[in-house]
Amino acid sequence: MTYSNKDKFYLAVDCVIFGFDNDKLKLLLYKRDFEPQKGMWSLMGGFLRINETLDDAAYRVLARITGLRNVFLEQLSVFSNLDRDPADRVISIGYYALINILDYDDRQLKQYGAQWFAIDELPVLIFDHAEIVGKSLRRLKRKAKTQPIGFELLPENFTITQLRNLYEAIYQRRIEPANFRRKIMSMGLLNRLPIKDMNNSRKGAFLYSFNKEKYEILTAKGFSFDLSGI
Amino acid sequence: MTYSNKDKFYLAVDCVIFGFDNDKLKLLLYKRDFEPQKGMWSLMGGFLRINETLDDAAYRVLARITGLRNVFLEQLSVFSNLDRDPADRVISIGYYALINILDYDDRQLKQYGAQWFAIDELPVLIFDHAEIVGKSLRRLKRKAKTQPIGFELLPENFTITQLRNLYEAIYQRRIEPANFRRKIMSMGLLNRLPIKDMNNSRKGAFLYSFNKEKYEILTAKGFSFDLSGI
DNA sequence: CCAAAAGTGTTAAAGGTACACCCATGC
DNA sequence: GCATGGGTGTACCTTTAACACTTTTGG
Repeated sequence: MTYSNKDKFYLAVDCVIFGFDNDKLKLLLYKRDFEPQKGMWSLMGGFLRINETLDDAAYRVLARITGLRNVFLEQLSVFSNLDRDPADRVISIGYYALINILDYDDRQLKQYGAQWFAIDELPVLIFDHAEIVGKSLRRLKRKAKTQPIGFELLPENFTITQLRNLYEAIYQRRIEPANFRRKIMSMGLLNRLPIKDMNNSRKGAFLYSFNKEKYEILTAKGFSFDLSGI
Repeated sequence: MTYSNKDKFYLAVDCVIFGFDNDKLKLLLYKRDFEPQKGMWSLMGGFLRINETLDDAAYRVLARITGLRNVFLEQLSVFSNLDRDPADRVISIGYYALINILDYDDRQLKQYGAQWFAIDELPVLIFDHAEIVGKSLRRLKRKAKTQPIGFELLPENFTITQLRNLYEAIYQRRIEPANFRRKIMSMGLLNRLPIKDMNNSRKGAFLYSFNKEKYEILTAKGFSFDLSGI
């Protein structure tokens, strides 16, 4: 072949899977089921196969553990330190996924010994996975300000308070409820449903859904989602 | 070996090299010197070797063509389409570099048939290199707002007008000189030299240099470089 | 009626935008 | 002295930030 004098490498994907559980940002981790470091906590991972792209591989890994398809999944970056895997040279492409925490297949999860961990109570992870998690978190914080990706972590319908709780979890600080509400409503991207969530107050809080179609139309016209000033 | 049943892949790096030439943003391209598509314009690239990281490989490629080390170089993302290289399956990691256009080794450049092209007058590129360039440009536009990377494209000493010209080239729009000046000066990151550049006006314009040490100290204290509002 | 969360109003401070104007100097 | 790009002043407007206030309703 043309490049036959060049070196070849093992390629893996590792997925950071975010979920949001009412007031805490969480990660889905699993107990590694092969050597080396079998039994330690790890990101979901898998090796790239010759007939698939990296995105394909990442979706395959995600579906294997959670049973989910059609979720938000994005490439993060490449990790290529010479000794990141002690067993052999493996270059890993980090991915991060945002999923609705109520939505996964619980049997599959149990089968793989997978478990949700609060983002500030993570166990020790294998290899350089802590670094991959750190980078994912920074990416999430950056992206959530300028793209409507937060909704991926919530159920289809949600209250403004839930949405604010999510942003408070991501940015780890209090956000003024009145100002947050006005800011998000002023974009005109939320559909109010004729339903109230009565769980948290006597008055009840209206449920909303994100209007993705409208977002795409507005974006095509030059609109930018922007929560940078909250 | 542990993973011996897994597939292996060729890995390449491709570098988008930005330069700034007084009023135009430019890219350094070269005529590809091996098959397939020998003779076509291409990004600087090379294959990963077993004893180096991807960053190492990208620096090696950059040094081979420009003679430069210690320049800004950052990973962009991975391109893994099955047929991106018609000759064989090659996964490419895109990088982008910001260099001072006056600083490269001209002999090396000529030797490789390399040439600077204005960003809006690029030739047809091989493979998916146009996509890699597009992604680099979006990254540069995003990053230049929140990190002081613009200075990498300028000489050590520069006038405020030159700096503004650079940002105007990156964002392809006019920036109000008075407001830009105030904004950049208010960060307190520029050292004014007791020298005036007399090339463009009778009055002369003071030269400044970027105070990297101060930037790092301020950043450690929570400061953020921010030109988002200009 | 009251507690508590949902939701609205209001105002001061900060930041962005536009443009008028002064400054220095070689010709 | 005047043309020219460098550099400053300033007034208007929008956005942010903080907090007081009103609304709703099960108990």
